[in-house]
Amino acid sequence: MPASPPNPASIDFAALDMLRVVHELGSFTAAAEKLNVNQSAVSYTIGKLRACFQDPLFVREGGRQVATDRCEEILAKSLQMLGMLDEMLQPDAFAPGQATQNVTIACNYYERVLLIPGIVAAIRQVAPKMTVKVISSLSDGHLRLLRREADVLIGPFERAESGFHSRRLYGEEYACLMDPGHPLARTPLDADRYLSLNHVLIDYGAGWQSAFLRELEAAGHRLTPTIVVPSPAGLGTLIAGSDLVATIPRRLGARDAETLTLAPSPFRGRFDVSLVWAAHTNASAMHRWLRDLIWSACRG
Amino acid sequence: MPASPPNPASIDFAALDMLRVVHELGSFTAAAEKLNVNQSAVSYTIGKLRACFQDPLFVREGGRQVATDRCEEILAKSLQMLGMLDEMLQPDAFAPGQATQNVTIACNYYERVLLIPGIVAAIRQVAPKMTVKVISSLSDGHLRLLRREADVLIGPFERAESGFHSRRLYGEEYACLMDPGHPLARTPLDADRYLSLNHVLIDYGAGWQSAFLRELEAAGHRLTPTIVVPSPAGLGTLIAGSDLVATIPRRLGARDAETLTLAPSPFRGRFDVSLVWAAHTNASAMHRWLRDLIWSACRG
DNA sequence: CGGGCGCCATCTGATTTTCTGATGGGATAT
DNA sequence: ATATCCCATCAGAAAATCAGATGGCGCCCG
Repeated sequence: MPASPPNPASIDFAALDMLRVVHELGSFTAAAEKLNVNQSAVSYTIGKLRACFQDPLFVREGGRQVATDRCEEILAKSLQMLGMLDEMLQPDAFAPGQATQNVTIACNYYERVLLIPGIVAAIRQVAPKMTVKVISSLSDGHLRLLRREADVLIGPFERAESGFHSRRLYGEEYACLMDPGHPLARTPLDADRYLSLNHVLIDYGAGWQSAFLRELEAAGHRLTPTIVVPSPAGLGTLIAGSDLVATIPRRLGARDAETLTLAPSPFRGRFDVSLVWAAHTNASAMHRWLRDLIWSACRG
Repeated sequence: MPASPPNPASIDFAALDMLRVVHELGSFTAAAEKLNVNQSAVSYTIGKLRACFQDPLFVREGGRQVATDRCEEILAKSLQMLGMLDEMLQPDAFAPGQATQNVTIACNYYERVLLIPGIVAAIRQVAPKMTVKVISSLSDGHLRLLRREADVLIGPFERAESGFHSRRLYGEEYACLMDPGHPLARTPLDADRYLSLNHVLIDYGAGWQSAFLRELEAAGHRLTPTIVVPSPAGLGTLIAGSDLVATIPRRLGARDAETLTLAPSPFRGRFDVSLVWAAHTNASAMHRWLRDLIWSACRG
């Protein structure tokens, strides 16, 4: 009879559920009705299970189909599995109020100063039990996404490679920050005059080059900085009262607008600040929520 | 795109295993090779899972297929399930040496005295960690099997109903037990002389009638007992030195053969002692072992 | 930067599995 | 005994799954 023992891997959850119903009702026919299938379908499927498990599973005892001991064991595991399937099926809903996950955002100084406070406030308001971690992303932001070290990346990153998604938050450009007493504080700067200034250059290292520098060099010029610093931190106090000029993103400079002067740069180096994420987080409910939240916080 | 969301119950273990392999290898094509199927089969099955779980499960990230968070969760449960399937599949082997189960045997006085000691000894020899429980089965032995109160039933029970299996152990017949000094101890008994004796009748109650009595009554006779007792216990001392005669199974009487006389009865009431079990224990390895052991112990 | 290549999605048709409806045997109930 | 219920089985239909071919997309290499 068992010409070819059927492959147990071909057992599906419908078969396990049928086992459950037959066990519950003690009858193939009744199970068929409950499952809205033909009686012979039940017979067929139970027959297959019988062959797979090499056990009759159910035997007639005075009009009822009674489970064998082996069947009881199999059934117990089957019920567990059916429960697990149900768990697997529920589309990962995300309830910010109850959520306790951690969110890791990769970005740089610019975003840390200008955007993170608003983002953190927004998160804490609707998801007070969540935690936020901010990590820096010099030039390896995309890699950190792939390594799952960060959930999202915010910054001036063109989406080049596949495996990523991104959303533009807003456009930004560079401007010159200087002391209000600087001789050229009120004069429009052309390229030559700009290049002759005493520049404070921010060199983030790691091969990163600011957009205005790329534009400047593409135009055949070269910047000779007076001072090089690794980050915009403390820039305001460095410039105040000096003849130094720093070329930094406009919104960053705007924070010092009360004490310093922000003048247009001949090399504006326009770029976009974007939200970037790895493809593997694209469908996740939590990540979708996070991305929408960041988008609102950085636009509204 | 999701014209008809496929029924998640139609997911089988082969699909879960495919998920596992794709995750392991990070490639549909490689998984197809490993599973000895066509690449399009992998695509088809993963596509079905994608539809069931409403999640891409795998996304391309730099040449590799990377699992989504949801996929990781699903996979974790899938691995558990695949493990459970393997457990379910192993044909319940039974190792008497390690077994700690209990065995419950239903029987009556006759078997308890003549057979149980040998059975228990045999069990304890090969399965020292198992325990044995003996329960009485007046006329409800079959019911106790169905109720799973007993694993096997031993006794003179014809297998009438379905839902049971049985195996004949040996044939038995009734004989007359009396004091060696009894006037008829050496004379062959015919029916009339037998009927005129002073009988000790064992009446088990519960509607049970001994085979020799049925034979006797079928022949139109009637037995008028001098004494009625509910069990053969202590019968030897009751008969010794008296003119009482008890008609009991031959092997039971043989235990008193040194002090009492066992004479053929004109109503032999032949019957079979059988091992009976419920259909739902028929395939169980433990029960098969137990039945074989009992059969050997009662025959060998 | 263009062409080759590897990988997955999709199409078509073949194969296998599963289902329906009908029939028969065995056991139970009347 | 007869009627009835229940499961197994059969033949054919329907559905699911698979193989082979094709196309699109991105990567890699020149």
